[in-house]
Order: sequence, then structure tokens, then C-alpha cells
Amino acid sequence: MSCTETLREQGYRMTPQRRMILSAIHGSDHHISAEEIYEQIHVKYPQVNISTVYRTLELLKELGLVTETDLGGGKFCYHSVEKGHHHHLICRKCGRIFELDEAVLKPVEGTILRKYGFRPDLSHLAVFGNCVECRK
Amino acid sequence: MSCTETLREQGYRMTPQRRMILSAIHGSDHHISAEEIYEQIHVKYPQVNISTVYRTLELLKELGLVTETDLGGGKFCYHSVEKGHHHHLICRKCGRIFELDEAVLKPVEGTILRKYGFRPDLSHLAVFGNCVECRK
DNA sequence: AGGCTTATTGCAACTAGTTGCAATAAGCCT
DNA sequence: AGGCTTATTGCAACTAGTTGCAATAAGCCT
Ligand SMILES: [Mn+2]
Ligand SMILES: [Mn+2]
Ligand SMILES: [Zn+2]
Ligand SMILES: [Zn+2]
Repeated sequence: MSCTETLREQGYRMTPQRRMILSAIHGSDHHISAEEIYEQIHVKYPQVNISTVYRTLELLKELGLVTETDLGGGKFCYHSVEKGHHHHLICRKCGRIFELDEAVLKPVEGTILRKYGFRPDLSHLAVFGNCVECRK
Repeated sequence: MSCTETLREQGYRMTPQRRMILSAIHGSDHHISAEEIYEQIHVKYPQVNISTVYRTLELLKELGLVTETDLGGGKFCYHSVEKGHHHHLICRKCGRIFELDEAVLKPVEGTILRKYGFRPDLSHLAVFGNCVECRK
């Protein structure tokens, strides 16, 4: 199902602003911040307000179309859920970011569900620590 | 080793402000926010600035005396590391917070270290999801 | 195509947290 | 105890993100 269909299905409307925000997210091959999305749109359409960007990201998160992660730089980063399930390992010393396969945390999901009856959302985690290089 | 000793050992100084902030954290049996710490001090000593609270919390984190967690309310929460190692399960629907035993994530720590050479800091995580009640 | 309902937007004012800088005060050394 | 070095503070100005409200516009219904 397309993003537009998902929106419409839940009673939300597709607006030019939302189209531009989605296109910025889908067009970015890395994570993108709210500020970066805003700047990209602002060049062509300066009347678009940054609060619309934040509100739209909030909505896209809720609809499960976009994931939000705190990668430690003081800003949240976003990407399309279509880009696959993975987590991030972030080095506290050098700041480099590595991908962590979803499978590594899968067993824990079951353990938490059985032990606490709690279904954790382990779909896009940021895990801080120290990388190979920085541990030497 | 006491908090004062840890500070001194690293060349930091013990000030009345730091004493008050530490005492607020140690005195609280739950998690406490920066704003709450500030309010508590402000009643008696209105000249103390909130930037000092934020800066001190930053330092105490770095020294490993205090843990910081985003429990989802838009504010960070703090508590003394002395209060034991645990993680939090936070329900996205009802907002209730449950404790998750550290042991549950221990095996993952080893897996990540072996597979990626990355030493993750899994000492105080916030895991979002849905609780028993809200899954019914 | 035009009218109507109501979701969405831009705006302005706000909140949590950060940062540079000059004034202050820990605490070392005599 | 008093002087000196430099870590720390208060202050003011800033950044990322949020929120209430009136104006606007999606898209349904005729
Ligand atoms: Mn990612
Ligand atoms: Mn805790
Ligand atoms: Zn590193
Ligand atoms: Zn719940």
C-alpha cells in the first residue's frame, strides 16, 4: 500500500507539503533530520513552515511509515520503513554508526513477551557503546 | 568511592550547587527530571541557575554516577547508578513503566561484541511497546 | 463545477536543553 | 590565614521541537 493510500485510509489528507516531505525522506539514502527536510523544501517553497514538517513526521511515525531514531547528535533522524529493519550501533568516542542486524535482538523480544507479557517494539533501536577501533 | 571523591579524583570541584543536585537525586526514590531537581533547589536558593543543573547532570553522567533515560515524556529522567542495574519497559498506550531485569539483555551484549567487535552499553535502556493490559 | 465539512496549515508564543563569556569561588601552595 | 590558578557559575542568547488558534484548502457530495 502506498503512503497516500495509508493516509487516506485513516481519514488523513494528502497535501503538497506532505508529498514534499515524503519525497525528501524517500529520496534520501541515509537518515535525514527534520531540519534537512525543511531546508530541502524551503529552497523551492519558502512559505512552508517548519512546524508542518514536525507535525507531518509525527503523523508518519504514528502510521508506521517512517522510523525516528535518536542517533546522539541532539537531533532525531528519520527514514522510510521500507528501507528494511535494522538497528544502529553508535560509538560514543568516534561517533561512527554501524548497522546491527534485526535478528540479533529477535530472541530478546520473545523472552520479554513470555516473562513480562510486554510486547516490545524492537524495530529500530540506537545502541550506544564503543567500536572495535576505539576499544584498542 | 563517594561522589565527592570521584569528582575530586578527576580534577573536578565539589560546590554547594553540585552537593544540592546530588542530594536531590539520591533523595528521590523514583526517577527525577532536571526541572524537578531545579525546582527543589530553587525554593531554598533562588539564585541557582538551571543551566548549572543541566551542566552538572551532564558531568555526573560522564563520570558514571548518574544514568539518564528518555522515558518518553519529552523530558529526560535521572537516577543514581547505585540504585541498581535495570531497564524500563514503557507502554505506548497507557504510559505505564515496568522494570526489566538486566539479565534479559546480557546475552545480547556478548553476541554484539563477538559479531561486531562493538561493546554495547546496555546498562539502562528504555524499551517501548505494549503492556499485558493494553494488548488485550 | 460549486458548496460544505473539517483536516491541515502558517504563525506566534512557548518548552527543554545548550553554549560563550565574564565574574566568582574551590582548594592548592606558601 | 592569604594569594593564586583555574574550574565553575549565572546570565543572556541561542537551538530543536511543540502547541493553540484562526485562516485555508482537501476532497466528498450534490
Ligand atoms: Mn536506521
Ligand atoms: Mn531506571
Ligand atoms: Zn569508535
Ligand atoms: Zn499499557
